[in-house]
Amino acid sequence: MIKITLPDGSIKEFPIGSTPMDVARSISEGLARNVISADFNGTTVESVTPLNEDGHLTLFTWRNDEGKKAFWHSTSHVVAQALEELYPGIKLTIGPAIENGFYYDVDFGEQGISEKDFPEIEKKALEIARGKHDFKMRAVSKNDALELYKSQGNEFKVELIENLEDGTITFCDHDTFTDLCRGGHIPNTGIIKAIKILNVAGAYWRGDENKPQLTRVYGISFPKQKELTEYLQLLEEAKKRDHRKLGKELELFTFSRRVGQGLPLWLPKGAALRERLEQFLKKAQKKAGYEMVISPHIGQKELYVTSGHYAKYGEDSFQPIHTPKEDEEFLLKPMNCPHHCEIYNSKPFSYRELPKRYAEFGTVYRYEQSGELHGLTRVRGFTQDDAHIFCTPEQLNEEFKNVIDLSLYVLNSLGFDNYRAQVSVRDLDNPEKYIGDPKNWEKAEQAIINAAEEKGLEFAIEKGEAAFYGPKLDFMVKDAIGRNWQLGTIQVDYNLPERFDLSYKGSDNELHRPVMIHRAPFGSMERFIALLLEHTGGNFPLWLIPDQAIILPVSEKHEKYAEKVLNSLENHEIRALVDKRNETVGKKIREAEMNKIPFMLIVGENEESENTVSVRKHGGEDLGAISVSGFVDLVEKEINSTLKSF
RNA sequence: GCCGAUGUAGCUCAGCUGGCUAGAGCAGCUGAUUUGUAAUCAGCAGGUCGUGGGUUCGAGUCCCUCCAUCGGCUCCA
Repeated sequence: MIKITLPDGSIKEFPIGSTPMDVARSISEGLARNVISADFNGTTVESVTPLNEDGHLTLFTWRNDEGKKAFWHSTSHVVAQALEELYPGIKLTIGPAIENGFYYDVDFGEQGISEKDFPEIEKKALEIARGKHDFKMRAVSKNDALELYKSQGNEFKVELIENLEDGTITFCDHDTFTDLCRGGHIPNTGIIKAIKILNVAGAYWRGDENKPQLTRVYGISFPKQKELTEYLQLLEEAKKRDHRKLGKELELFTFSRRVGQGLPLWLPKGAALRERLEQFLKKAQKKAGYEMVISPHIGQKELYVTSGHYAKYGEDSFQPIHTPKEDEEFLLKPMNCPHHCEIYNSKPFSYRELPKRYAEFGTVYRYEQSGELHGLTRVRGFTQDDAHIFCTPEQLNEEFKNVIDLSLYVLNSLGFDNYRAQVSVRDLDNPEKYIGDPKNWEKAEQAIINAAEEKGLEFAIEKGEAAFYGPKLDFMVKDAIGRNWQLGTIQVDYNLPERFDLSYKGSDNELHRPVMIHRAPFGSMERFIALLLEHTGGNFPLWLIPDQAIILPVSEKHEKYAEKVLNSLENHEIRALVDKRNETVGKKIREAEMNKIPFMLIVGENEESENTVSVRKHGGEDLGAISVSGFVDLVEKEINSTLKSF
C-alpha cells in the first residue's frame, strides 16, 4: 500500500500502482469523470500513471490552469496527427500549451497552409478526437528514439533528443500517432469536443533567428462546443474594442506614412483627452509633493556615456545626431532619468531637503523594430508620465508607500478595480548579476514588500525578476474582458545615483548616496490611453470622455433653446455640443450612440416651455425630462463618484 | 529586422479564371422635408485600384521592387 496525501491534508491508502484516476474515483464518480491531469510530488503526471510510492497528489480538472494546460497540450498532439495525415512529409517539432490554447511548430517544407485550410484541419482533428483514443506514455531508450526520428529525417526532434539524457525519454502514443513528449495529458481524446485553429505565423526554431523558420499553427480546444462559441465571442468583443479601431472612429489619433511609422498624431479630441489625463495626474502629484521639471528632447553623447546607456546603444537604435562641429554627437532621449539626475546635480542637497521628487511628462524616442510596432501600445515616440524620487535609504519605505498610493489612486479613478502586484527581487544564487550594496538591496526589497503588505495589496514575489540596478513592483491589471496588462512600474535604482555621483549631506556631515525611485503610473500616455480604450470599449469615465453631452433639437424652431441649454452647461464646465443638422431626431440619436456620447439631451416644444431637457443615456436608458440645473447636478454627481480627490 | 497575409473613394467592402468609360452602402455637397428616442427622400460629386517597374494587343486582376498595415517570431537600454 502507498500513502497519498491530498491537498486538504487528508491521507488515504491505496494499493501500489493505483492511478490518480483511482484516487479520484475513491472521492467521487463526478470527480473521476472530470479529472484530466494530476501533480504528484511536484511533477505533472497523467491521470492513468501508476503511482508506486507515498506522496502528495493534486488532481486537476478543466477548471484548473494545469488541467487546461494538459487539455490543450493533448489537443496539440491530436492536431499534429491531423496535420501529418493531411500533409504527409511534414516535420513536427514542438507543440506546447500556452495561455490561451496551444500551438504546434511545424516544418511544412515545400507545402504551405493558409486560413482556407483551417476547417479541414479542424474536421480531421475532431474526427481523431472522437475516436476516443487513450494517451499512453512509454519510456524509450535514447538510441531507439534517435533512430525513429533519424529514419523520418526529422532533424528537429533529433536535436531535441540529443539534448536529453538516456533513461528520461518518453513517447506518448494515441491512435496511430507517436510523439516525443514528457507528459501531462488528458486520459482520452474523447473529451475534446471542440477544436479551433486560430491562425498561423512564422516562428524560428528555438526562437533563434539564425535557425530555420517554422510555421506555427495556433489553436484552442474545449470540452464543450458552447465554451468554444463563448471564446470566439470574446475574441469578437476584443476586436470591437481594439484601440486602433476605436481611436479612428472616435477621432482620437492617427498615423501618417509621411510622418513615419510608430509616430502617433494626436487629433483634437485625443489631445484634449490626453491633456485631461495629464492635468488629473499633475494635480495629484502636486499634492504628493512632486515638482514639475522640463528637459530637452536630446542630450549630448556624454550624458548617455555617464548613464551607461550609450554602451547599449546600437545600430538598431535611432542614430546619433551630428552637428557642423566635428565629433559632436547628440542622442534623441530614450528616457528621462539621465536628465533628471543632472537636475538633481544642479545644487547640493542636505538630508533635510530630501526627498526631491521631479516629475515630467517627458517625450522619449526608441527605434522599435518595424515588425514590433502596434497601434499606440508600441510606438517610436511616446510620452512617459515620468518622475524620479531622490531620497535617503531611510525614506525609501515611506516614499514607496506614497507611490503605491498614487498608483492605486490612478487605477481606481480610471475604472480599473481588478489588479494585483508583482514584486521582483534578486536571485540570491547569482549575486554577481546585481550592482549596489547587498545591505541596501535587502533594505529596498524589504521596503517594497512591507509597503505592499501595509497597503493591503495582493502580491506575488518573483525571484530573479529584478533589474540589475534594483528591485521593483509592477501592477498586473485585468481589463473588462479578462486580459492582463502590466501597468505602473515602480523601480528602485542604485545604479544611476552611482554613475552620476549623486550625493546629499547627512546628519553626520558626510556625503551620502541617495536612492532613486523611477515611477510612471500610466507608463506612457499612449499605451495607457490604448489600454483604457480597450478596457472601456471607448466609453471613457464621464470626467475624461471628449463630449459629455449632445443637445438634439427636434427641429430648427428649437435651436435657440438648444443654444441656451448649451450655454448653461458650458458655464458648469460640461463639455457639450448641439447637433443642428437638418436630420430626424432618430438619426441624431443613432449617431450620438455610435459616437458613444454619454448623454443625449432632446429639446423640443415641451422642454422649451418647461425649461427642461429630455435625457437619454448612452445605451438607451430614458431618464425623462429634467431641469437643466438638475442635469448639471446629475453630471457632477456622477463625476464625483468616480473621481475622488487624492 | 525575419516569416506569412493584406493594401480598390474619407469609412466599410464588391470587382469570377486579365477584356469596353472600376461598383455599392455610409460619410460629404445641393435640394426637398421641420422632424420626439438607433438611419426621411431625391440628385450631385468623389478613385493615377499603396509605390515603382515588368509580362501582355490589353493589368485593379499575373510577376518583381519598395512602402504601409495585420498576425506571429526576435527585440525592447
